[in-house]
Amino acid sequence: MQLRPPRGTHDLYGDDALRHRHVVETARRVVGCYGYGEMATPIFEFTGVFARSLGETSDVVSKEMYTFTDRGGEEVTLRPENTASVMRAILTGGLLQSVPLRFFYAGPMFRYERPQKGRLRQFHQIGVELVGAAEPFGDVEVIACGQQILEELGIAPLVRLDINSLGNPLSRARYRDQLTAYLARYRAELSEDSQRRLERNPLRILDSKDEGDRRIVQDAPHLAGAYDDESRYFFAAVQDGLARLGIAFTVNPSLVRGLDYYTHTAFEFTTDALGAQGAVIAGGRYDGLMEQLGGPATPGVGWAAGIERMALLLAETPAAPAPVALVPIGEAAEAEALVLAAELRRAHVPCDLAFKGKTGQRMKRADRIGARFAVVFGEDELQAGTVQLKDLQTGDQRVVARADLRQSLE
RNA sequence: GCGGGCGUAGCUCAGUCGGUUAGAGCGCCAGAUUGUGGCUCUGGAGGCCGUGGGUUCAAAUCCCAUCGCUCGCCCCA
Repeated sequence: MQLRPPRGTHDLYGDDALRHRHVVETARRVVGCYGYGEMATPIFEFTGVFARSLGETSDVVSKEMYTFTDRGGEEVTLRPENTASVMRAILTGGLLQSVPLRFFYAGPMFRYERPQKGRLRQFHQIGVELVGAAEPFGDVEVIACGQQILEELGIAPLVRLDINSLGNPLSRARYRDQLTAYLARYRAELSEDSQRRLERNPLRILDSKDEGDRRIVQDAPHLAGAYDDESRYFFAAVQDGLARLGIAFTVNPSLVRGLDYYTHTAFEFTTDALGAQGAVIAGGRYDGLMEQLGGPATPGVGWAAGIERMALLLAETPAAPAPVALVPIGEAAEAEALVLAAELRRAHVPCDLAFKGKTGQRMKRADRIGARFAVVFGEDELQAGTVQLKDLQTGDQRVVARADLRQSLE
């Protein structure tokens, strides 16, 4: 095999494409009920958009971005996630005049990573952003929306919801200091990875998988202990809202965010059905982001979800709509079939017409493509202005006036 | 970036101790069936055995390298 797509990318067709589309269409339908309008941003941006929003030290920025200089000498980057782009677009378009804003997106993202199950270099995400809403009900709305999508996809039973709060920026900073001071005492005992994390992202050590790290973390100061009144109130209100909606969740104190701009609520819908890549939907509140991009202080909350990961969880491939197969016999009928197919298609009846083949072959094809009906007609039927309508499931066949064909197909 | 597993037909796989022309099932194409699918039967197409080198009289099989895929770590959707 010589011609391959680049590592970590996939061609999407057949069942994969049907599953992919089903996820996106289900999400699109659900978010519409919450008032989210669709936004499509460019798949590349000036590198600064991501570097500023994600933080220079994050793994995504430091080693996972597809960055290049274009022919005009601009530094651009294929988007590794879409939140930063949406915020940029909101600033670009002057949309903050009319907050709150609700946006939904779907499309490809790019990260230079070592691929594994549920992890690709080009992958696809859907996501929502609620911008300009500082209230805990915003967090609740966004989580409820994600929950509903999982339910309508039928994968909610495979997924659990964990939530946590990082507190407001003041609380978060205070906790970071406390934790760093505590962990610094055990620096030598920490795993190699965590020693590195201690410098760059100490909160991440809380959910380390290393045994030794876990023992040390057990006695670390708790995030909740650093909350001030506002942080405490906010988190309680989010939990209260979720409880009112009957959305089950677990408070997971070790759930933290790798990206710098998150405050208050962090949440994750995870599954253990996908190996090491458990996160299906992940999100949180990012009140600091807009400022980091150079805009006015603006609260926001949202999430992103991996389309491939959700598609993998679907119990079965959704069926494509069953077409009607036209089976003309003879040249005159073939010519007429062309016209009949056009009529049906204009009436939005999916319709298959093979370019060649004997009757038996055409019937075989009708069967193979999953047609519900075959419409068979030759000289006799042309003369009579009728067609033979055959139900391919039951095998029943009856004569139908051509003028009545469309109704008979229902 | 680090570690493990695996590369034989479109797909799933078999291939003994290294031994003749590399096999099966499914799928595909055609015929049996000139106006009717599914079932059955018959035939056919389809292989750089991932690639390169080595050992050997002889390599799909053993050795080395390389590429690819895959699973895990890191990180994350």
